[in-house]
Amino acid sequence: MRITYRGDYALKTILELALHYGEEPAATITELAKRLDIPTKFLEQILLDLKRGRFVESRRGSVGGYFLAKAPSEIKLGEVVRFIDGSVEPIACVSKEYSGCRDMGTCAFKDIWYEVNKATSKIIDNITFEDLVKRTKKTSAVSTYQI
Amino acid sequence: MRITYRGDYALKTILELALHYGEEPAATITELAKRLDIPTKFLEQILLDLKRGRFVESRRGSVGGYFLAKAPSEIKLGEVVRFIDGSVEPIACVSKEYSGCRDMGTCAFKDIWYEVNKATSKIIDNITFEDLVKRTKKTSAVSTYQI
DNA sequence: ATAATCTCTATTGCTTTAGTAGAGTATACA
DNA sequence: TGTATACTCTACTAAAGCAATAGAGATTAT
Repeated sequence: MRITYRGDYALKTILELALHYGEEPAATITELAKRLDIPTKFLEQILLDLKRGRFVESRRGSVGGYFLAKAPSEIKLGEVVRFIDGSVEPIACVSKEYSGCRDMGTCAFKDIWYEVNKATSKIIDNITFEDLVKRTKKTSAVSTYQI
Repeated sequence: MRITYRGDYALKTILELALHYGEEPAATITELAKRLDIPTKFLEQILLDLKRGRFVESRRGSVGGYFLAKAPSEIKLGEVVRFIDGSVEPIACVSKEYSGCRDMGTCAFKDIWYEVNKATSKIIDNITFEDLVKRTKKTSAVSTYQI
């Protein structure tokens, strides 16, 4: 799994909309771009993508804008990552669709990539944007992790 | 973490050399390329890299070839992955060197990427090529994982 | 009408990836 | 000492992915 800027921006945008869940619309592209420090035209594209993925909805016109298509509790982090940045596996051979491997039976590495895949999925598929909203509001709470 | 072809080839090559640990040299580039189905000139580059990383050694000349620079038990999967494919983190902000983040203190996602990083590292840093040799010899043992 | 917004498609510059090419250097051995 | 065999090094290239940028078009509230 590799999170691109596109993915990072998408996640931050959904979180921002989640923080204003209930408001319709919750924010315009311009507002979101400014608040999150994302190039406006790039964010446009990302939001259109998120709309196609049914994560957000929009309203056009003079009081238009974007808002979540469902409750924050119903959007998992993993869903968004997979939708925007594609697969979560560390290597292509670990996927249902893949068929180009000569030694599926004997490859010593496949099981390891499966493990990595499973461990990653376990984390990102068990966090919803409701959780993230709570974490964000509980806020300025300093990170537990040390670099 | 994303494993490239380069990384995949490097790992398979080291495993092949590990299977012939003790023989000096264990194999020539040509032999390795043929057995592992890797483009010869590409493998040349990768082997030079692995040599710079002190994973393998070589002997030139008419009975030359490559062999491991240390015992398979002393080479961790994670070391090779990090050396060839770079970082293991899912996103750049989760790294000692990174400094470009506006909201290190409040970003709700950082802790998650740390977790993913930790989970991945735990797996790949706890497997040596000795383990992989054993798995390979125990062999045609069918994979535990279902796709 | 018109200002504010979202919608859609194309284009661009940069970097990474996966090779390919070819000339050079070292070694064993007849 | 010549030659076959093998590693060494640098440069080049084609394709894809990434991170935008550009601009014209469609909707809607007032």
